[in-house]
Amino acid sequence: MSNYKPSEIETRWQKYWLEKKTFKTPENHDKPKYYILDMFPYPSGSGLHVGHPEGYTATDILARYKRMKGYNVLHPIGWDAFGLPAEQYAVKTGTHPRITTEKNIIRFREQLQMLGFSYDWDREVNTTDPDYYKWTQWIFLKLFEKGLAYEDEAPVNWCPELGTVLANEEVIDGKSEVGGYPVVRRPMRQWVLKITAYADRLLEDLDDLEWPESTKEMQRNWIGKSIGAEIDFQVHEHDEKICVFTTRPDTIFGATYMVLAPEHHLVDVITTPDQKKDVEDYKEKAEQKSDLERQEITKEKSGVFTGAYAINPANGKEIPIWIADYVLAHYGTGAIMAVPGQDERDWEFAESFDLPIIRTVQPPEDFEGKAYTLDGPAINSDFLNGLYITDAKLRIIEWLEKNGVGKKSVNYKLRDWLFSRQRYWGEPFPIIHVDGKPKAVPEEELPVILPEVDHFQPTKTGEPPLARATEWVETTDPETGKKALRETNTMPQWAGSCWYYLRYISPDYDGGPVDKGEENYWMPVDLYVGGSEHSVLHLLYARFWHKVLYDCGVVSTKEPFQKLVHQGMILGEVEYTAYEKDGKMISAEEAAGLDDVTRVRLSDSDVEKKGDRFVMKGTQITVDSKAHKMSKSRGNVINPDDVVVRYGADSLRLYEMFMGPLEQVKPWSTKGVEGVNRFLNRAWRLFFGDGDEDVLNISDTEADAGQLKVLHEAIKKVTEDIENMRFNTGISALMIFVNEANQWEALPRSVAEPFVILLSPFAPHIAEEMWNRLGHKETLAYEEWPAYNEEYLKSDTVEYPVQVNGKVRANIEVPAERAKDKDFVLGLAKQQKNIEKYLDGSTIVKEIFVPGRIVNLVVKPG
RNA sequence: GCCUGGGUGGCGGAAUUGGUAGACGCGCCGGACUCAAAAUCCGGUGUUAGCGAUAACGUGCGGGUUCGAGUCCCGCCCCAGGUACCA
Repeated sequence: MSNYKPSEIETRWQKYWLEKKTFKTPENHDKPKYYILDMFPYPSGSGLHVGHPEGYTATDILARYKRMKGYNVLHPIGWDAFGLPAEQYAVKTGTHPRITTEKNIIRFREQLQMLGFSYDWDREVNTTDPDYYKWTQWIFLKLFEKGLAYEDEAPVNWCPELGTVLANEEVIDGKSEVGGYPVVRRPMRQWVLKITAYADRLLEDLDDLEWPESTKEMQRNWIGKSIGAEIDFQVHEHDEKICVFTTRPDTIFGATYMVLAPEHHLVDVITTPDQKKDVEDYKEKAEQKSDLERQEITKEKSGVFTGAYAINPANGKEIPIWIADYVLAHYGTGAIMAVPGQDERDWEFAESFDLPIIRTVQPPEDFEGKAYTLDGPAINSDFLNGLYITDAKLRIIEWLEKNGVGKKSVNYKLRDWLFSRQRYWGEPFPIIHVDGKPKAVPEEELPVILPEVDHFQPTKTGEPPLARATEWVETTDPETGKKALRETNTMPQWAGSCWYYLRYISPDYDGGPVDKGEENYWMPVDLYVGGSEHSVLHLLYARFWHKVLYDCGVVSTKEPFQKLVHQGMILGEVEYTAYEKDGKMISAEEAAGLDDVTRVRLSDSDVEKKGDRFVMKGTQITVDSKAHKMSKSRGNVINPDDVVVRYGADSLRLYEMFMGPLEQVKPWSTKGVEGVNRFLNRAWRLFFGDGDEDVLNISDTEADAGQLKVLHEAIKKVTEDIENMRFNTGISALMIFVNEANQWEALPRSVAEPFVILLSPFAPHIAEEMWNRLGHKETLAYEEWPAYNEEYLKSDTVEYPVQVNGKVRANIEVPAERAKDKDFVLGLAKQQKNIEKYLDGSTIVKEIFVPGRIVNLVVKPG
């Protein structure tokens, strides 16, 4: 065999790595460690898509690189295997989710191994494995002990027709995704985790993380900390007080009315008899609107007067109390003091209902808007007049506290985490109910095994599927011997993924979720790579659990993931779409607003660029050119298996890294895969020629200066690019090496071997094969990474572009030893024919000389 | 609306952070090999003008700073993702 045959060499090396356990994590702690983690996949029925290998290749390159740099590397993978699709499939077909899940895991594992990732397969974790979820339950008990898990009534999406609770994503326009049946909000007993208790720490500790700024910002917004004050407003002729939260207590003199959320508990108490009907009607309407609907209507504000008045504590004035759905029941206190002068929403409402508006901050003279929300001196505000916002706030809070009508207060957008699901395929809660009260299952009894049930739907009464396992549900309290009922809710999919990175560290440890000694060595995760769709929820929940475990002494770091990178989505191939209406082709702009147009898919040979648009060849008819998300319905899904069969795993890996920066969204191009495949073929021929016989085109001659320069340039570039995760330019450096080396008479071994090492993280199979054919008997996975020598990078001459008035007019070559000699270089520059031309009849007013970079002569006519 | 990215050849993308814009790959054009094709190899390829040396223009748009701007500053436009009555 002499031609490059990926299918042969790839299977051979994959087998070698598995059998020899090449990538087994070292057990000693004698070297620096590097923990590199992928977001583990949900093993879906459709297998791997091309998005998975993108992030996984990036981490694999780093893992292989770090091993060769002398690190102990922990690079594991596992399965986030609880989840809805397997359960839905079970409901439909009766197949136990365990069966489906096992089958899918086998497929995923094969696919990942087929791509040559250097995972330690002895550390696989599976969230559905009782040995794993034992510790998920254990962590839940910690939360429960600390009072961070509590029961509450919370509304769920209940679909009476399907007899089941639906996740938000299963509800479309108030109807079930499956079948289109109506969905209603119905309160149910739920488990809730008190993540809000950690809000401040989750916010503050973001600062020290090497995460994308956008992700940190999203988490900050999600937590939504705002500092302000709570103020009590006495209801006129009632004993009740209404407490409001405001970030602008300084505007209190401009509070001309109050608004309660329709759900506010005081609404019924304070509403006057003659307003009762209006208020009831409004409440009913608001109730019927879904959350989405209430959010959509941003323009027209609606509301009703309750008939009651409150006393503004700052000036003793009576102000009307309204209810309106622009005030949200679950934020702040569910009630606001409305200050239309300084708040756009309040201004709109005041205008609609003819309520008074008082400005309490002086807007600038040229201000033409309505509400003025920026800084300025206070007006119409008694003792605050003249103070700017910051000072006015301090002053009024002091006053409120002194008079006992308010205090400084902090509020968060973050809400407690609804932690239970009415599902089968999830972790059972380690909770029993004795005399109607929840009680922890003793630690020794963990895991609470997911029971078998006859069907996977909820019961007729709407209880979760686990309620069907009556023998399991009806138990006794081991402590008192009393009758007890097991919790029948299950945990959400997030639970297993909240701590899996810890289990990899000591997957078989049975003294706790993680072995303390190992944890000390391996944590934190040095690099975590995964999709940006997990920017908020998964990453926030995992951070929350980690902090709880930190408080319990289970982990030693405050944060789990030191550095985070999101890979960008891979789109389908670029598509050109033309539009046809009534048998005539029309331009894309024209077609935009019309519905009865036919889309025509064009190939790239049918279109050409005209200006900044594409048109149909030879016409003025513009077409759309766009890469779309891959989707089954569009038929543009690229299957990694097919790519591997045609071009090999090394080509797939290389292409996905070569497409562009890792973080960026980028369109797929099969031609591009062919390009990198050609590169691997060229590299192969460089070593082994293209004849039929087995030859090795390697010489044992010494490398000359030119060859060393080419090699060390590659070493430098590839090393720096891997360190900075700029894989696309690193690969380009490898290509440059091969292009250069192809022109050499002979390839010295001393140059060939370091090149193979450089190539190996990207294309490990071909590199192992080359290494082997170079006569090495062992894997190259632990060879030393080559270092570059600055000496070899120097060249004999330095090239200077010569500019006149900032425009390049000539290039000169200067011997390296005189390159920093300003007079010499300038002298030479001025002698150039094309430069003389520009100097002639002009005077040089300035000479710029940047050593090793550029010469610029600034001239003036005359 | 707000937040975060981003706009560079026919396409994906480079550019040492203020110093020759377009590395590398794709595509395209020409040539070699072949009866032919594929594969492979060699050469060319930002646009315009010119046989050419060369020149003008060129990094979303309009200004500015600088000897010099894709890179810095001011004002816009467009695209992608996220978020949304959060008081």
